[in-house]
Amino acid sequence: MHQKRQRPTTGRITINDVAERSGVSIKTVSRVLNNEPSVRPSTRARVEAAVQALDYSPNPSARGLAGTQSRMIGLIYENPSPNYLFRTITGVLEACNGAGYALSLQAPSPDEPNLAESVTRFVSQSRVDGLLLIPPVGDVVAVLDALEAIGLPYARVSPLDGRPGLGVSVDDRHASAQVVAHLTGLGHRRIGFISGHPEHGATQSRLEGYRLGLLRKDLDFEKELVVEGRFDLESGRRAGAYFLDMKNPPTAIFASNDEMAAGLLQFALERGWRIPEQLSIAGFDDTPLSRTLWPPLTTVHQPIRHMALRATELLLEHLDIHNHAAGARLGSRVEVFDAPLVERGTTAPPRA
Amino acid sequence: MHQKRQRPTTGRITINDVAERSGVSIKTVSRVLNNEPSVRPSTRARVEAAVQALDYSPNPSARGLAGTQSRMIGLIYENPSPNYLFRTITGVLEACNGAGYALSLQAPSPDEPNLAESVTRFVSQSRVDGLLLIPPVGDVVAVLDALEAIGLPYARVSPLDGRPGLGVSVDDRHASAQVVAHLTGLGHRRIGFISGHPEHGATQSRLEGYRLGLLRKDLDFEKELVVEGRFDLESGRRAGAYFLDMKNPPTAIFASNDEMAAGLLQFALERGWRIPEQLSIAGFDDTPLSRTLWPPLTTVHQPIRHMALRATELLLEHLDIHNHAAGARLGSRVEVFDAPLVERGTTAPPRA
DNA sequence: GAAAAATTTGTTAGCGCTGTCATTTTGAAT
DNA sequence: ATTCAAAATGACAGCGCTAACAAATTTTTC
Repeated sequence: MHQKRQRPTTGRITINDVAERSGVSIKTVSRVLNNEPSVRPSTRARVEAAVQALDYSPNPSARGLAGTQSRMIGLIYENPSPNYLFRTITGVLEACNGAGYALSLQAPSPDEPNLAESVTRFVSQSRVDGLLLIPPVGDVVAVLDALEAIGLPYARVSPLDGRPGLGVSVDDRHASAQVVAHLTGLGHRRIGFISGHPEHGATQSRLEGYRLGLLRKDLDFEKELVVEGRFDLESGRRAGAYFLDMKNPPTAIFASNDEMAAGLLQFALERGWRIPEQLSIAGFDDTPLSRTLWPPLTTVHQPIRHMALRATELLLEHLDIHNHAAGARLGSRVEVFDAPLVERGTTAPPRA
Repeated sequence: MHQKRQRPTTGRITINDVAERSGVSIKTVSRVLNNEPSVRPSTRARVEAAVQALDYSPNPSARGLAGTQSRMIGLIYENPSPNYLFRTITGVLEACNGAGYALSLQAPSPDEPNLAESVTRFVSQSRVDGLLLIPPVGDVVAVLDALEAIGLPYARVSPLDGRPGLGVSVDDRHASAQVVAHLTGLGHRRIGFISGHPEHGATQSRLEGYRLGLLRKDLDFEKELVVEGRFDLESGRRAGAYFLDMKNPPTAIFASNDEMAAGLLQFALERGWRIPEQLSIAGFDDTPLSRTLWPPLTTVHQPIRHMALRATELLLEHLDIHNHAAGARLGSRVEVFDAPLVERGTTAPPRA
């Protein structure tokens, strides 16, 4: 029935078909595909028409094999909150789609103790052109060192250290101070603070912001008004137990993330407190949670999606510029985003 | 300084190096790498040792170009809840890591109206071996038709139709009936129901389960006790407004997802109702939300991570078996998972 | 112990593209 | 016109691997 055909092992359209149809060599087609200069506009148009007509799209494997790029970037994550990851991915994909890159996702398996090794393995197995690092992976020095040893470009979201490289971050300190300003503006003078996980980087700067906010209003920093949490619900509840049982409890409590604020709120409601009348609560991050709680939470909005988008753009820009020079030093560029306060229902003036 | 070397354009180790070191041909190395049979155990061992020693990992691009597989699967999503996506990805990656596959993520851009076209483009640009489809993408017939036309294998999570193919699902109907059984067991006889988005597939089966549950206790299905929601917080609040204002409100309300339950809870608390004393509430999905709310929500646990893991395994199994036959018909196999009831704090006996 | 069958291994030709370098064409400068 | 540089295009060799087939080796059979 079927005659054994000569060439076409795959039915797919190749660069040859495009070249033939537009009457140029495959190399010229390749030039057009890669936006190389020195192609006459008229030929470029002809080639593009052929591409269009044949609905051709280049084979990434062939490109990857012949060239130096794979047009794929990787995102490695470890224990993020679902919301954080979701917003990040959304932003990354926006940037990727715009630039014709694909996204490969990877999470180190929990039984792999050495993160740097995991990352290296992932990179060597998947041959991504670059990596996007989000906390806490982006804060592990060993990982960064390993990547630089290999010469793989990366960009970081919310880097903590001053290490040079590509990245985006938010001014946690400033935003925290704003929260305190909001609270003092309402009339609060006794403001509790729930700090975060000591190993998480934002913890320190948010605490600093809290102190800064107090300082600006000439309020004393009182050690007993600060509790260390773990960025989770439970530690918010524990902090609640601590604060609400004080002989002279604060009139407002600033939890340095939403989860802990939720725990605190939950605990206070359970105890029969009325929020925000008897106690103002503020959070940080503006996760969807903050709108789901009742009353909805006053918090700081983190432009996570946008940050991820921008970080990806920085990375891709770098890749496009240095697509030939493999080990090109990453320029250093960190963009800082605003994290605005969102006033909702958990903050109000203290009872007179 | 540097002498121009002969061959090594990339510093990377190739199959040739492994072949040389183990004293066999590259084809034999290839056989070992791909777990092909008819390699003598002793040679296999020798090759594996060399692989190990050289820390070699095959170039995916070369494999993809030469062979018929890319060892990459794609996951396409559209408007999932962050939690759903997160748990899904976790499961998918577990399966991928175990099998040496990579995961490429893609979301159709919102300004692309034709989903089937988006999917086709993604597939042809990324050359994935197979696709994992989650709701609602997996329910779009045009997408499935397009994939079958191309001959790309896929597996679905929670397929609604009876279309043959690979998939995993949960018995929504049974689980819903269980919720009703729980409520009636507590003594409730007047049970409200908030159904879901009419276009979302689970909606119908959860409603059926509700009816079934009533039937089993010889309770009448009353139309006025069913409200149509949209699976979001706001519709839960609206449903709350409806139910709480009834002359004879139900003593228990079953919301067919957690978000709506949260909205209802929020609204009821706002109105000053005491939960669960005055009103029992049950949800569906067991999102983290359900533990964050106060009181914590009684709900149905969906084993999303596990389902995604299993769906991926089914897909990969298929790929491994049919890795040569491109258009091999997908076998039909749908595994059904249990969705157990989780009793927490929002359900209690009605007031006497 | 030779022939036949089964098993294991090797040889070679691409897969579809990009990089290198050679060649042709074009435009500017005599 | 003629020369020459610059711009545009093309020819061709791989990139590292797998598929198809060929060859060598081992095992089985009588």
